[in-house]
Amino acid sequence: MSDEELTIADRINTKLDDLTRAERQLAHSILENYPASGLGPLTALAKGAQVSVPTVARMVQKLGFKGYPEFQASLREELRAKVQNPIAKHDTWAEGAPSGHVLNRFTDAVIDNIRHTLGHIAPEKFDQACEMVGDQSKPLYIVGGRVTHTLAEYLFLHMQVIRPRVTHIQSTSNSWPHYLLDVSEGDVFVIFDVRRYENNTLKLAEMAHARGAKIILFTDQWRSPVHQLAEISFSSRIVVPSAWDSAATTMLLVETMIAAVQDADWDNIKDRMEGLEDMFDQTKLFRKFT
Amino acid sequence: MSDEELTIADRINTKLDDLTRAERQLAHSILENYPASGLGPLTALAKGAQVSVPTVARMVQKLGFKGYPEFQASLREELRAKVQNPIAKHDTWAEGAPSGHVLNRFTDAVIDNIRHTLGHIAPEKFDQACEMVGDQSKPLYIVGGRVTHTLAEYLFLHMQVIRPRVTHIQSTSNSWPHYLLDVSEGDVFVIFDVRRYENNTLKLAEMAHARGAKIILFTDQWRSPVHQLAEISFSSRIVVPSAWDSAATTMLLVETMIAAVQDADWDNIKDRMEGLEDMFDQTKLFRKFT
DNA sequence: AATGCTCTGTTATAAAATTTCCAGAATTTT
DNA sequence: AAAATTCTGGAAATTTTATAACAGAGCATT
Repeated sequence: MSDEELTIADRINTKLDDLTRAERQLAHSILENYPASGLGPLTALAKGAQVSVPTVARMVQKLGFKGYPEFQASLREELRAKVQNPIAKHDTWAEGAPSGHVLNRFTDAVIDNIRHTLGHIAPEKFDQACEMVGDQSKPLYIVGGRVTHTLAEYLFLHMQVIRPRVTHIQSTSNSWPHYLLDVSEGDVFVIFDVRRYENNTLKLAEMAHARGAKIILFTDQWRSPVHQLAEISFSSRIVVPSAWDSAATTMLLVETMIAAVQDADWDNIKDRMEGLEDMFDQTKLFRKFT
Repeated sequence: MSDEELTIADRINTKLDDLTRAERQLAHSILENYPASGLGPLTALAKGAQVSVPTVARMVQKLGFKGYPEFQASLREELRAKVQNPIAKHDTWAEGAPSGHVLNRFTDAVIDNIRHTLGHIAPEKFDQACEMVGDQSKPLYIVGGRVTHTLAEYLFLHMQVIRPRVTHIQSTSNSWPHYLLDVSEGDVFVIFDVRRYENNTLKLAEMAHARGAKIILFTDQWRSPVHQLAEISFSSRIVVPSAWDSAATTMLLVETMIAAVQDADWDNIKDRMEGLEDMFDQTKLFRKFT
């Protein structure tokens, strides 16, 4: 790989556009666990990618090989070179980028954040929170601040599909007090608040709490003052090599929560989702996924 | 490597004494450049080790395999497991949660997605994209769809601080054609489009492209059709154990981009950020971070 | 709605790789 | 030193694997 030799993975990526649907499907399957899958027999590769045998044969020719054996030989050669090469490539995420490249530095930090964050979460609390969020007998309010409102909205978007009676409140808007009029004992609030913590959010939390609402809080490692009012808090580590904080870890938690809530009552939710699909089909807003 | 399975190299080393001369010769040849040589055809391996074909067949049986194909399959499996674990995958992320808990399953998937995604990004392309996004002489448009608009907004929110002349367009809104009136040669578009790909987004991209705008696309592994119009595309892996796709990886890329753009012109950006801080202080929207 | 195109998978054919069998060489034992 | 045993490689047999030819399906275009 010292000189201009491209790896086969590179070649596949480059040619990706020239490939047909089945071939692309195959290409992704090869890259999925590279290079192992390409080293097996053609038949197995085809089955794994759920394409026909000739499709594989055709694609390797498109990639510039005379036939599958030649393709494999090249793959083995690449593997040999890589193993023999003493520079440990495995500690960089983006291969080809120097380890000091921002892609690697940032990714390192985020992975680290994820590790720390997950390590401090009590699974029972998480399950409990999911149950509260999924409880359709109680209205659900989702609250975000200036930056976190994107996370709040993301959660809202999905919750709206999953269940009825969901409301998204932006604490930075001045209309939020109106929403609180309807809040009663036992309602559930999911609140996002990371530094710099927002006064509005705290006020909102206080009022919701006073009305007997249960609060689930997503915050950072230093914890928003809201956490004293919260039933359950999740603190994410958010430090990255940037002037900003990272929302990636919190995003991960939110997505996990969506998945968990959904799994818990899948049979009913499926109907809702299918209904939504139908509506989208009718509006022709989306293309069919091929 | 989940249980106490030994690697094939280990097995060979253990059995080394029980092997005959020709077999030992072969064994050393296999270990010479392991595992590549064992993944080729039996004939080639025999020739490389200067032993006969049946010798190879016999030895793999001595190692406990039914035949050469089974030996190879085992070797590939070993390779797959090894490549897949740059970070120890098998310790659980949320300690105390069973490894089958959704927190761990989801996190595994996301980490895996990150690994794959970063592996396919060309650092030069990324740098180039950052430069385009940071170029203050060109207007910047950020476009998101139904789900991705949260990502778009996140990027917009930060870009707005970093530089002037940023516009956020929601492709699902019907007012977007108005924005395109002002687009001219060389303007930069950052477009988010993941499955199910949205017709509106494609239309928008086509019109922007027709007007000579440069497009940077964030999409998924199957690639939005927009990518054919795009100057630069980034494909994230987005599959998670959920009915939905994950935005976490794309979020990571977006945050990295924000950090990179910011670093590139830090001196000027710092002033802008401080100005913003002042304004927030005056509105007393935030608490001081202590 | 019909026509032409490209793409995909099934079937058939050819090639190759692996296994088996056997005879001769090498080694050990008597 | 001869005989028995084990090991080794050549060649055939068998299985597996890859390629080629073809027809039907799907898609876009007119």
